[in-house]
Amino acid sequence: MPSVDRDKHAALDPGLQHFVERMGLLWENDGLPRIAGRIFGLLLVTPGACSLDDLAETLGVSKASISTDARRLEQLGFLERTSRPGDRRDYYRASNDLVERSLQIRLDALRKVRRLLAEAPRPHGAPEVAARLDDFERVHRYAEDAVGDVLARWKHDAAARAG
Amino acid sequence: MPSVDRDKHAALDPGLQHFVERMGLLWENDGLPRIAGRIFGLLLVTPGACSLDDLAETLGVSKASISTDARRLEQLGFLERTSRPGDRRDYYRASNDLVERSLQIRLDALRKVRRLLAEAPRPHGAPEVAARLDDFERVHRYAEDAVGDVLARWKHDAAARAG
DNA sequence: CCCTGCGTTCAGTGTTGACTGAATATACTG
DNA sequence: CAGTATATTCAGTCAACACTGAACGCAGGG
Repeated sequence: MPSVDRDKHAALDPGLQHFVERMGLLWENDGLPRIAGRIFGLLLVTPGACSLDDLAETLGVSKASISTDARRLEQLGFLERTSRPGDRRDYYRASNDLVERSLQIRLDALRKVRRLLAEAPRPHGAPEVAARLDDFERVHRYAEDAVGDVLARWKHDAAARAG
Repeated sequence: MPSVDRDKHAALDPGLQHFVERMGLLWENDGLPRIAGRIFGLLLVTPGACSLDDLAETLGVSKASISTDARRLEQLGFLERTSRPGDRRDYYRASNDLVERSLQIRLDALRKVRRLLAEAPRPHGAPEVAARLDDFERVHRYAEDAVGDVLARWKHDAAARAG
């Protein structure tokens, strides 16, 4: 086997280890499995791709968790699954659309709240309630537009860089 | 008892009930207690303030949950606690700083991720990893600035409206 | 064919945390 | 001080879910 992917089984540099761990906690706070966050963090700082066994060994968790969480991350658009000729293993690497996908998720969160506020019935005879809902909805729209602009600009720049 | 706060114990309008329920689910998806989301949703569409008993009865949950979650919401800046002369009960109402506080929470989330990315060690001999981390960090900063601008503008407008 | 190396799935375990009713604390009223 | 109305806290229950080891499925290679 060529030595391109050696060191995948080596213990992590302490700094990287700390980063991976903090990423796991960050995701856990957002209600997602901590292992998913650690996988993501590890692949963020890993050039190239890792097999499931690489991830399981480096993170010290079961292959079952790696399998399910890596697929979940792929579903969310954070990872991409690749393969190599003459190798039956699956390899995961950080998605190329990482930035876009992250912003898109923030956008979706903002839109969900705005939609809910927009559809909220305005109680009769309570203009202050209606005003509050309107204000709240409006600021969400502003934030949505602002983040949307960032996303559009980023996509434009990326296209310019690639084309 | 004066009739100012009558109807606080009445069953909710179906449309409002639906809104409150959806708000609860939205908060639950964000990893927060569903009851907290329902309290917040209810007070969003309620003019004036509600006592703990009002909230418990209208939402059909225990007073214990109302007590803890309402205080949590107050800690987060979503609710304000008020009192009335000659009435020993606590009353909660939607905070006046609602909009600012919501944006601020989004900002904090963005900043936490950006900080983590900024502090991530760049592995030696892997320029593509460093570039990825830099890009990711940069776009978070852009989003942070964009939302920060929305917040600043909103505050400015609110000051103009009040002053 | 079996054997081996993968990925996935499944049943089980432990933990976390929301939610509750009851107990407790606290403050006001007579 | 006794009595009452409020809020908080506490111990317990329950459900959800992350995580695991083991079983299973599936493909190639001898």
